[in-house]
Amino acid sequence: MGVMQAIEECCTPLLVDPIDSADAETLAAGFKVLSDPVRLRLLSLIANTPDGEVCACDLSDPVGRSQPTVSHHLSILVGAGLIEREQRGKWAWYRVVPDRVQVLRDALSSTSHA
Amino acid sequence: MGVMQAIEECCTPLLVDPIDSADAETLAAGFKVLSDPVRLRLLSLIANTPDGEVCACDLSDPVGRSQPTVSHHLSILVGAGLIEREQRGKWAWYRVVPDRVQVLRDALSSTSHA
DNA sequence: TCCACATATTGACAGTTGTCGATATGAATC
DNA sequence: GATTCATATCGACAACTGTCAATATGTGGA
Repeated sequence: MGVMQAIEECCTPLLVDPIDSADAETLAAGFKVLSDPVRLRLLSLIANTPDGEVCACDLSDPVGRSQPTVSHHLSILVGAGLIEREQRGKWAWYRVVPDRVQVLRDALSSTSHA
Repeated sequence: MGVMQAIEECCTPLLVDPIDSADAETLAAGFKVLSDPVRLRLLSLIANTPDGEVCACDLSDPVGRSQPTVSHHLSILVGAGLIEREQRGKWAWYRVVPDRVQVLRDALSSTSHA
């Protein structure tokens, strides 16, 4: 997915204030990360887990994709800052970073502060 | 952008409940519409206007794209139901459909009802 | 009917993306 | 160090996307 840059708190809500083209680039890159069904399911799987964290080894099966493909999608999610990675022994554990997801959510608000 | 289908109120928030692959498909298609900077600016331009509506003739210039390109993006936004089109004489007027934008926003909520 | 003009569609092209098999990297155990 | 296993990277390919020039469509006025 080209250059991956962490999603930043970049702008007032789209519908409330005019967005400039730089912010539009940033936001679009964020939504692009969410524009793949496998990535959405990975995000959801990681979030909906007792401890809020999942081993990469448990993700390939539920999403029905090969190990390299899952690894690829995880790295895109990490690159955007939507999830965090922690190495534990041989295994890689992932956790959602809710604040980063909120940045994208907030951009779609209909009121200036919600 | 392949098959364009209107965004539907399809699922509980991603982070609150596990999403199935059909809903992931639908949601991803919605975010894909938002994954282009020109479309985000169009959405923002249309929303941030005194009467909440804009003539297509006034959009090509601010986003710096050709008339066919703007027309293409507008039709994708209409296809997703994020904006509505109304023909008035020779001109086409566009208006944002905030409820449809909300569907995507709600999918990113961190609480079950917000 | 013919013209002028706003918008949509077509066709083409370069760049990007998701996917997987094969392979490399890295960590723990023996 | 050698082995084993989890994860990442590489290479390749088909499918898709944004873009524009050229052209078509459609609307209102003359």
